[in-house]
Amino acid sequence: MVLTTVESCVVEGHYKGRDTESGPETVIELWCRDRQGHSVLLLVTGVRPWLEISLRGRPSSLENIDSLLDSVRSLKGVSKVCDSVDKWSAMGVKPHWRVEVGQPWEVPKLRKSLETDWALSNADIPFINRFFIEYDLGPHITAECEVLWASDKVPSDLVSELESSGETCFGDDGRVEAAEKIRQIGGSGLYPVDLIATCHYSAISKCEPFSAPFVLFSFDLETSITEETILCAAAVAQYGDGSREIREFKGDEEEILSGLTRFVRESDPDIITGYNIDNFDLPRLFARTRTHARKSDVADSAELFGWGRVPILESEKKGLIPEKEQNRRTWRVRGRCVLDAWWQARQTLRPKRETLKYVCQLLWPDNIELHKMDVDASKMDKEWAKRPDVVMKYCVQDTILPLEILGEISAVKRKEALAAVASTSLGVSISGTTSQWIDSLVIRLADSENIAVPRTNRGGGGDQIAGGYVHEVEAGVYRWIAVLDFKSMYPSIMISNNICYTTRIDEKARPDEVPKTGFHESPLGAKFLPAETRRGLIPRLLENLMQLRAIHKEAAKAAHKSGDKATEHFHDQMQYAVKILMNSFYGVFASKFYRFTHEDLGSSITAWARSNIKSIIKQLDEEGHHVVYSDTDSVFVEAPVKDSAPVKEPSDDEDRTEWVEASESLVVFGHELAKRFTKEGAELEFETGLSSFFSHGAKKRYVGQVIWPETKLLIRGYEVRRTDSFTLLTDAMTELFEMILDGESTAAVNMCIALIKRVRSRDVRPRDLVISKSCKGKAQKNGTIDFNSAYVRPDSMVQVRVAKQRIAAGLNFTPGMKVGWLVTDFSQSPMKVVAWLEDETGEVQTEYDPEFYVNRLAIALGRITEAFGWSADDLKRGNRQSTIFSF
DNA sequence: GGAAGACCCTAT
DNA sequence: TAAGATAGGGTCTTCC
Repeated sequence: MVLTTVESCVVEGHYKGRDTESGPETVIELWCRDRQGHSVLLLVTGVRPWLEISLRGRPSSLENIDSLLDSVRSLKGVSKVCDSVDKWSAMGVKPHWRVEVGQPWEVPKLRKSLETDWALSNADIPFINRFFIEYDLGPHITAECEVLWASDKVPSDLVSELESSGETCFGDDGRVEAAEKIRQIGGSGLYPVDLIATCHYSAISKCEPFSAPFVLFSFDLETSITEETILCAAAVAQYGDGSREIREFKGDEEEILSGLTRFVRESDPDIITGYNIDNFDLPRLFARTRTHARKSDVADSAELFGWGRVPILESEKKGLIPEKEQNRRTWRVRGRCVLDAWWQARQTLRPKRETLKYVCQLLWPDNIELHKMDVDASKMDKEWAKRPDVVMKYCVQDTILPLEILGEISAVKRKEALAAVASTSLGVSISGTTSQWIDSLVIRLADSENIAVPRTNRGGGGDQIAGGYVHEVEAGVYRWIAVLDFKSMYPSIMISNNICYTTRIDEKARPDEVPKTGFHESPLGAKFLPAETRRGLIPRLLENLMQLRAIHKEAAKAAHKSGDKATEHFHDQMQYAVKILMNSFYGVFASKFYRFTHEDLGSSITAWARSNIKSIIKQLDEEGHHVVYSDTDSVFVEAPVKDSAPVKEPSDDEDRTEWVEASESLVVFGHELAKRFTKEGAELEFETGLSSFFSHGAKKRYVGQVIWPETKLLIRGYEVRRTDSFTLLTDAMTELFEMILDGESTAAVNMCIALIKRVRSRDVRPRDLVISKSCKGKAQKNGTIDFNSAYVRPDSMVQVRVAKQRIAAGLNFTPGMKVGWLVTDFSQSPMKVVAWLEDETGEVQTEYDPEFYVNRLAIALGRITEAFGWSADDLKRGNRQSTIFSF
């Protein structure tokens, strides 16, 4: 037996159950990437599935309990009932019995038969998640394990140790024997990894987070328009050291499929990527595999699409072939993660359009090579027949770009940091939900304090809770505004008022827990225990996270000082992940379904928030400081600055005295307010200083000239921010704002009028008029898209009509993607539009209806110029309507 | 011409 | 079923 220590990051976990002479056993498979870059499969033994039962209702007599427990013991799937432990529940403290279950998949059925007589807790946590929680593991682990098989890629010292030990579990010669040994432990055979090892759960522990050298695999298919077939494919593997290996696949379809599959198994990636692979390439590979493979033959499907990180064996059919779980967005490849570059780019960059080309131009505007259009995607069959080399080149480029995108936005590192902070596998941070991340932390703490973990709330229903307060804003320009902001407002409220599922005072359910004094009472009357009586789980977690964030921020700062870029980046990712996680707490606890939720939690948090901000506004108003605007946790306050202060920042050769004085007094005022209104548990920060602020009088829409702590234009809500606006409008509006804030309103109006004139005479680029919106739909089995399930009247929706045009033109459409168009006839209702395909086909498009764009521009810009007396109609006309009395 | 409703996207 | 929340502005179609 050869032992080794493995320090690695867990990519994904799964389990295998089987019956042995001594009863049911479940072994956990952890697919990991170790520090040195080897892929490791760790078989963890000794973990048992279980759930918990207690008597229903408030604590009651335990008469007859033995016979009741006996009947539990006799239920199918129950392997053991443990001694009771007293745990806190929503009904008070009472004994809870842990019921061990034969196999994880038997839990749902058992739940059903138990729930009529018992209260269930800890009963719906996926087995692998439970494992991470119970043994306090995170993505980065150290394991003392026994080597079961090692490929020739493992380090030479381990190899020589294996050889000298007389073990034959090494390289090709050891395969048969190793496979047998692996099966004895409960694994499935020779997994396609560098190292296979095993250990008892007690030999694994969390280790310091590090940046794992993951292997990425990006691929792209070029498919026929007329048929369902794949014409060619390309893939690139990116190894931990950054090196890349590119392969091209052509020939008949089966060759392409098996070639790709061989490359996956050889390069052994942790992460599968590509552009829109979740919606397009993976489903297509799945469908084509079905066409070619004999259904009964696992070897057939495995050869074509056996991307799962498991041995090619009859018994592994489910794990070998990727599958899309029903109602889930993403595909699952056993032992690997699917990270779609499209989805990541969309979330991070919020591009106006979502084609790969558009996103690349956004990221690398100077790379001319990327702007070229080589292949008309709508005529792929012809292109492939005529110029296969060009198509292949295009295909290869489309496999490299997703890797570049992921790198540019640090997608993988961010996911790894989130996993580290939430203590989940990489897979859960990539494909999991926010409630899973929160679960990972909350359940861990609940376990350690003997708090029974309730089940997910089903049913939902009930009224919506009230949210944040938004102050009315009056149209106009305001000068010298201090913007103050509560720091992490909702988390702070949760901490300072000890808000938690476990601290809510419920006079009916737990009368013994009602203190006479000292509790926190929300403006709505909900009560929470003081921290001295019981510190809530949520407040404690949030406090820990705040501290953790401070630590990483500090470390990033130190690394920056010493010039250590990599370390700085690492800590920056970590602090950002903490921020993301903290911000998800409120949403999860205000949701209707979450397990540790009660309506009073969410509504009390927002009630406290409204009360805090309103009292500040009131006080400022009473002091004569005008609050111009406020949204949830912010106040925009007019600073007492001399009226003579200049409107626009003077240039260097002008007299800057008054400007500097005004700016300084603004900053002093901001800091003073922050200090004065900050109290224990509610820190008000002076966030920005504005020399001018403008709104046309609508909430959540404003613009400000920031002068402190840096100079920049701040725009919120307006079309400029929206991805469903068109470039010509967003550019014009930005310019308009700059002019207005500089006090040049007359010139601003003239600019608008001139632009509208140009549009009317068609003197603008059609490209700048493209509007795009996302379009829903449901992909059906036969490959068509059903729009009826997504929309009440699909054909009334512009985006649906455009999506249909795309499909008819032979271009790809997947539900959820943005589609672009030009309006060609605005005189009809519904309006006539034509899909914008130029980026994909290279065919120049010029047709549009100027009247539509004139109107949209006039309305949007007019809303703003209205504040200066110019309506939309005035802008269109080019002069102000004079009344009959004016001369 | 204007109200109602569906829908998209954003602010926090 | 699977699931962070609410507040809010604005566009377009339909219907009277």
